Amino acid sequence: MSEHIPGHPAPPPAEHLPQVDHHPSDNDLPEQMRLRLDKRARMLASGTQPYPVELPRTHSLREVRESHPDLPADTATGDVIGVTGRVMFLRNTGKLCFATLREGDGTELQAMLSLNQVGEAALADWKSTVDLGDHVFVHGEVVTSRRGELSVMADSWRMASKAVRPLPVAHKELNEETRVRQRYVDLIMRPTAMRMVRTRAGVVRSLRESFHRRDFLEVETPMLQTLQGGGTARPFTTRSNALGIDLYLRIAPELYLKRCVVGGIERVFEINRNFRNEGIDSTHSPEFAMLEFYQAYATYDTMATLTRQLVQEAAESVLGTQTVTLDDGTEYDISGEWTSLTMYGSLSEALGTEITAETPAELLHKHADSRGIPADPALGHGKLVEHLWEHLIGDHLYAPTFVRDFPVETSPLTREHRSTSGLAEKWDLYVRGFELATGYSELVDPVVERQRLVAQARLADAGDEEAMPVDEDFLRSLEYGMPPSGGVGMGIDRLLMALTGLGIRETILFPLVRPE
RNA sequence: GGGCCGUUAGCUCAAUUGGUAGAGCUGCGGACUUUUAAUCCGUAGGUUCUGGGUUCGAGCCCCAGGCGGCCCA
Repeated sequence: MSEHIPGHPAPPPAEHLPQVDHHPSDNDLPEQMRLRLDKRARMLASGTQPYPVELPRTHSLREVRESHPDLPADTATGDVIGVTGRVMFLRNTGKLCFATLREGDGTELQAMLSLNQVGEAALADWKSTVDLGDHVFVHGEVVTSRRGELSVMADSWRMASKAVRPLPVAHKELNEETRVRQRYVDLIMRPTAMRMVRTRAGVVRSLRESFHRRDFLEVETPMLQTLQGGGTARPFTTRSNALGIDLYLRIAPELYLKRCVVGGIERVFEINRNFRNEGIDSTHSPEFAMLEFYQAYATYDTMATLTRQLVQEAAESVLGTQTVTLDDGTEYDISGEWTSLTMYGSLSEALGTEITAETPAELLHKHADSRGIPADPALGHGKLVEHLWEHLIGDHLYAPTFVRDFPVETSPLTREHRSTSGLAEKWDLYVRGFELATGYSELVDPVVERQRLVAQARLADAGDEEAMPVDEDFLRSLEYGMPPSGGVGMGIDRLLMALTGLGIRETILFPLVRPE
């Protein structure tokens, strides 16, 4: 990777790089690191490589395990192999040493070093140089110990990579901050962390396969945008030196994916990162992976069914079942049809009185007061209805539930309901008290869309940092005619949360944290 | 943005009213040829997050700040 990439400045020549000794052998370092650094130095001084470029590995630990199932105790197989792994446990005795080696997928294999097999010098070297956390290579015969543990009985060993920093203690949970800031340690120490990486990869792969089976095309649309659009959120800003203009990191790909539909990509999806310059908590990350998909000649009903199938297929793919078992042990079933309710209907029921799109905001504020729900007095009808609904119903929805038909005024890119004025053909999918996805019958009338965007732009001019400006190019695309379409956005991180019961910072390998 | 809680050894945590900063694991030295959180004997390891203040004396009290968590907006 040292090649010069065209169009980018060349790195400075190596001889001009400052020579920095990151590990001066002074007393600033903890004793355990000094000892390990000393071992590394001693190896180099004696002509032994602490970081060899290549090792004669013949099998993965998994392969050894799989090819030697169910051996009785105290068996010698005659199979001679070379394996590598990180030392996770050490049990050194006088003339027989045991080590547990582990490789990346979590497979472990025991290494045994006995005086009469490996010899006095190699055994002494092992005891004086190998620490917990080191990667080692062990060559020898596949055997089982007297206790029946599958092992490699060493006839020789080599250091594969000397760890100069000690691992945390294996038997106590690392605190959450360290787990997030040093995810590499978390991955080494905590199987749940590694499992999440695999689950996440499996979910994303399942989504792609589900789409490909249904003839959707995957596209990648701009993450650097000249206009903020596609949702209501505060964006991050950056700057292009070449163009001399400010740019936004996208808050949503929506307006570009609709351009795709206009252009004739009638089934289109994108899985990529969105950025929102907002609060950070257990369900919000400033950068998060988003799935959006659009289908021509589909409605929000079509899209609800497809969304349900995507989630069910993902669960089936990574869990092997549609009964989800969360991290805390609770189970819930996501198979079959999902509950569907309407926003106004369920809110009316919760308040014990009929709420419609015509209910004045003042009356809604009175309901909020009487229920002890704090509400900004400036909230209008639409935002207030959603606010009340979230507190009274949304927060408590556990099993997957579609809530349908939102106030039209808070859904500027959504088609008005076909039969009830004041409502929009929009649903939110709630799972475990949070919003997992949102779906629409998309607004495709360029004249109405312009009216909505102009209204948004007035809000933006008035200081609403979440409101979007008029995107003339987007409107121009609609003027060429967009087929009636359904669209959905679903948070990938939240899908992982729903399928595992873990917090968003557990689902993201390297979540944004304040610098140390 | 506001409130509350936390921050002590490599890791996880104690420390009574303000009175010599401790434990387990890890580490180091030793014993042990069947261990697997090995065991046994011995032992080391600290800028108590940072900076001020009060006090004869501060991990503890006061002020300001950093970082983190939870709740609220």
